[in-house]
Amino acid sequence: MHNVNMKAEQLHQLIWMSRPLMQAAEGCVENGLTGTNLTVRMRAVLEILHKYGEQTVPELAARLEIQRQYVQIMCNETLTSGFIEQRPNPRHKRSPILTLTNQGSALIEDILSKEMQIMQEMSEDLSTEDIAAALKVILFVVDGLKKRTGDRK
Amino acid sequence: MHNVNMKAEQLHQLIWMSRPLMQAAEGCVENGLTGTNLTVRMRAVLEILHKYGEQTVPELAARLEIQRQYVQIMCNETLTSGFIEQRPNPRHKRSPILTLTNQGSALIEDILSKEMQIMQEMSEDLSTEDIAAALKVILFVVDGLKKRTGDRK
DNA sequence: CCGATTTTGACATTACACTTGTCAAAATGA
DNA sequence: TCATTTTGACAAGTGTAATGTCAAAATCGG
Repeated sequence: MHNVNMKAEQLHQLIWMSRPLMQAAEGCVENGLTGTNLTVRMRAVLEILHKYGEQTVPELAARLEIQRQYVQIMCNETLTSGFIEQRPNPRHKRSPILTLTNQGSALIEDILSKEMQIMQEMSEDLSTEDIAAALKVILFVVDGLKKRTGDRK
Repeated sequence: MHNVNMKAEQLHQLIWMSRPLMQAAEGCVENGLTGTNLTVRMRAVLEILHKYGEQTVPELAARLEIQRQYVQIMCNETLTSGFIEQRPNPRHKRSPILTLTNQGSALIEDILSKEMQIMQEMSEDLSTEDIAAALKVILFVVDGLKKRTGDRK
């Protein structure tokens, strides 16, 4: 009984830490972005291109779960900056494939390696089991909350 | 060696789940707010007043970590709705103390109990240890990220 | 007690990160 | 082939704030 309430309350507390977590994360990432004229969102585009390979704007939008129109704007800016470039799309004449340029590739790798260094520093004080458990809980909770939101609709 | 990288990568993944987590959380909370003409942020004001007791706008702003000017606007709206009311502040003539009205008190208690029900449902599939570990990791990470952001400044 | 500094509410302006809507060209599917 | 869908471009709007300023009031150092 008590146990049930404690679990629920801890979960509640955990969930309401998501905003501070996000703000802290974005603040920290932004820090590592000074001098690159990238925004956190543009960094995310580069990361996805780096992780999943070249793709079109609509594909990127689906992965980022934001409207394609806005991703388009972000990508156009990133194109101007020279971190990504367009390649003709054999499957769709109007929708070019976006690829990292050498410059963009080097930049995102540099950014990610610096971020990973911070992750390693922090993970020194945490056990493998705790980190794994935390990730598991968060994935489960995101899923559960999404399901329960869809309900009403 | 490998272990170190795995921990870091899991931590990285966990941190980047913070935005989906927050969106899912706010979406779900918003769901429970339909018909109350409360926003998620106004709900947070009521929750703090419920949890920590009556206080002034600047105190609330500090706890919410957003600018007092905006909290002021939120509170004025909430005042209009009748969920909170002003009480003269003996310590400061210009800064009244905000208290929950009976209506506001009943509302936030109702909202919280419904939210807790969802938490209990979800926590059934998670162990006490995992939840505790997750909360611990998140608190630690938020703290660590904040420290590392302050660094540069 | 007094003058300087700080706090506070009110108001105005601006910024950012999106969403929503529309259009026409192009692609796709029946 | 013709209706529907996808896509980039462009325009406008929205929510959630930050930032700046002012005057009244409060606090603090001497």
